[in-house]
Amino acid sequence: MDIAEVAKRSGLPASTLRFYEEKGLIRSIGRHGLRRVFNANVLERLALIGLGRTAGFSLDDIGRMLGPKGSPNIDRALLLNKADELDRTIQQLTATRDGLRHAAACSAPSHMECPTFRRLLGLAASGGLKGAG
Amino acid sequence: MDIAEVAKRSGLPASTLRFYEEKGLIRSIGRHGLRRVFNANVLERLALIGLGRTAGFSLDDIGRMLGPKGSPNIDRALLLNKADELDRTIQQLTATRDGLRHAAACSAPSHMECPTFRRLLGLAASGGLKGAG
DNA sequence: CCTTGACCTCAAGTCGACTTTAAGTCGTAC
DNA sequence: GTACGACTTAAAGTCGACTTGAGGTCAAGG
Repeated sequence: MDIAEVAKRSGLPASTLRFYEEKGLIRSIGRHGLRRVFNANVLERLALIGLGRTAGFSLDDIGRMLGPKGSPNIDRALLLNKADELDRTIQQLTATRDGLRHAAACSAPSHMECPTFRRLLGLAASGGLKGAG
Repeated sequence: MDIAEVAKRSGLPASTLRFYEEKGLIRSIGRHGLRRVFNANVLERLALIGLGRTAGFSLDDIGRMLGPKGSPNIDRALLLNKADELDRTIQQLTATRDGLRHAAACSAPSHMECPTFRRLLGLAASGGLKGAG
């Protein structure tokens, strides 16, 4: 497969694929002239990278976990930590979502007087979240 | 309250508070010498900003929604859209969390042969998420 | 053969949300 | 009255993950 094919199948732009290769996250199996040639299993690897990104790992983390070759260096404790972190994030996002729905529904001029909203506000606003959408 | 007090109560560094003021997200009520003086209700406003950030709004979005003064320009449809977006994000993060727990638990050398994992992989890797941890 | 357009490289630019730095001001405790 | 430390400003720097731009190569189709 050439890079355009991988781009189409993975949904990632070619520039990203080149960037990932430069970072050592994926590898091309060779060249046809100066053009990269990829093996089909790069798609699987890109899916794993996507999983890692969604989980909130940095590309460097992911590179370390996936290793230069197959899938060796997976620290199970690290994965479980991240899973717990995701649980906390999910809770926070759930509170935030409820806060938004409440704010949209409740037509009081000041939400600040509503105890429900104030409680959700505290839950949603605290904690170190990066962004989710 | 001076800026240090607001920083302590809000948990935000003074530099962030100055930055927010420059962006028009908060306002100081005056100066004592050259030092800013804040009204206590800035804390409430900061909590709202935190809610917005957690929900994934940009600071510019938040500035528009909160308006220069109290809390006028709230577009309910926008809030509901964001709530729906959060629902999708929550689903994706839930799938990702399950994927991580599966990967940590299952000791098979290749997760790729496990249909459960492959399914979660697809769910978790697709879609445009920014990061969550 | 020759054009064309998809691919290439490398360096620099972008984006959002802050943080850091350098140089300066000033209220307060001694 | 003076030293100190907390505050001030404006501008520049940071971080991660890419994207963009300029200038070049080359495989394939006509």
